[in-house]
Amino acid sequence: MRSSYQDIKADVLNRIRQNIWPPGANLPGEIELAEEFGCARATVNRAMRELVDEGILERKRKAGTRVKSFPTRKARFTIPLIREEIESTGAAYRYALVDREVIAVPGWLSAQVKIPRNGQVLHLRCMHFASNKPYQLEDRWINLTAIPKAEKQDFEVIGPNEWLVREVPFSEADLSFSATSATQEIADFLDQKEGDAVFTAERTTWLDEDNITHARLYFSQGYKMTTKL
Amino acid sequence: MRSSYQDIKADVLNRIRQNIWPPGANLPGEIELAEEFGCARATVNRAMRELVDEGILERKRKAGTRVKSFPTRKARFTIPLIREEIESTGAAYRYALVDREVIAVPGWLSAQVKIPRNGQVLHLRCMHFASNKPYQLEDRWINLTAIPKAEKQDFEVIGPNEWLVREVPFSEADLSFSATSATQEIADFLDQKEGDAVFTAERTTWLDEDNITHARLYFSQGYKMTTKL
DNA sequence: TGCTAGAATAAATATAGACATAAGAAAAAG
DNA sequence: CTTTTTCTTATGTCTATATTTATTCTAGCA
Repeated sequence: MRSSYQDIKADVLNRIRQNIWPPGANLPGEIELAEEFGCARATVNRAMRELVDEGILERKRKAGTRVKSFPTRKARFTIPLIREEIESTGAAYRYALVDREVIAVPGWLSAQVKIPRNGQVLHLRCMHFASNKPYQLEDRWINLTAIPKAEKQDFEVIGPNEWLVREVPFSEADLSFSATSATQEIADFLDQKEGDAVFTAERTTWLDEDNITHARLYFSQGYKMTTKL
Repeated sequence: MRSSYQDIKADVLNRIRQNIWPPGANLPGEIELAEEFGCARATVNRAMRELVDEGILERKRKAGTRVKSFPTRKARFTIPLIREEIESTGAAYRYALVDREVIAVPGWLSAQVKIPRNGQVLHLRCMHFASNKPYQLEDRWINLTAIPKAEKQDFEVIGPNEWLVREVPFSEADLSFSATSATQEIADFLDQKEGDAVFTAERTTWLDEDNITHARLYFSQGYKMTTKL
């Protein structure tokens, strides 16, 4: 019958959909399934591992494999470069630096992230436009203790996000999304009214133990982050 | 040296961080790496596949493996059951059905999703509370043509999300997140003011070709969706 | 009864070898 | 010189087998 791991995945999913294996059900062991599908155990194993990864199954050694009773699936978002995100819609991308300053770490930032108390940060504000309409306001702090070479960049032509992604590798990042009310200032930048709902992303990036950068991204009205799962 | 696939992943990541393999660089073939790490090709292969999955590497047959020049990493969100999400914070979860009606498919909905024009839908509005404070307003439509048994459920005790997740398997779902302004009605439910920024999730769920359900979830002020990557 | 040490088991990982497949590179044909 | 065909190569997948590890189960002991 020669089943590939993809066939097996599809087959298992079908059986779950048809309630042959209802939520919570224990499914046969790998050896048994391998015999049924006429393939090696490793092939079954790969199929199962991927289904675990997708949040469909649970596995425990000795206990076996079961269908998750509450299948909390996992959504994946690709965090794209803004330029690519905009250009993929067919719109023209334009970048502009609003202001740039080197300052001592503000208190709220040093509290939130591990930057030496007397360290310096590069604070940037930038606008990203799609076909000349405001798309995103980027409010970014770069830790100059960790990335001293950032001070030499003027960021007039290339945005900090793009520069960082290309120049500075990172190990971890925290991301959060929320809805905030536009302050007068933010509203001005985004061409909206004060108090308007703004989709806001916050991102902190680390290289091992060092905080590299922190950014707040304010998206203009109508922005939707979408995915499939 | 006996390396596991996890060691190899870590090692490759380190070399990328140390700019031994800068963005865009071609890395050695699997056989070569297997020799270097003193392991089988399959082990290297698994490490590499996972790094591709995480958005660090790109691979092409014949062309080989390279470090992505713009490493757009992939964030993963686990979409939890609200009850679990709330209980995990230590708060008490409470559910309440606000209203329930069986109606003909509204125009905007039938346009958006594939439901027969004269089909019926079950429209529900529910509240989810965390320690008696409003947490989420759920505005849900269930396609009764696809899921007739939903009509027999009263949804007084168990929420539609929880019921659907347990009773109805699905194949695909579209998800989107945005920031919207609270209407007077939504504000009342969430104990906020009209015009406040509301984090909104919209979800459409499919089983093969049939639309099963569509939901809009309005989160109360201060909600943040977070993840690591 | 309750606890613990050990046996049993299923998944997790690793290996060497094989064939399949996509796509770049080189050779042949026009 | 361009197009087409063939060759080559690196990854993709699969197999059969072995070892390791986390857990459950059980039997023996206090």
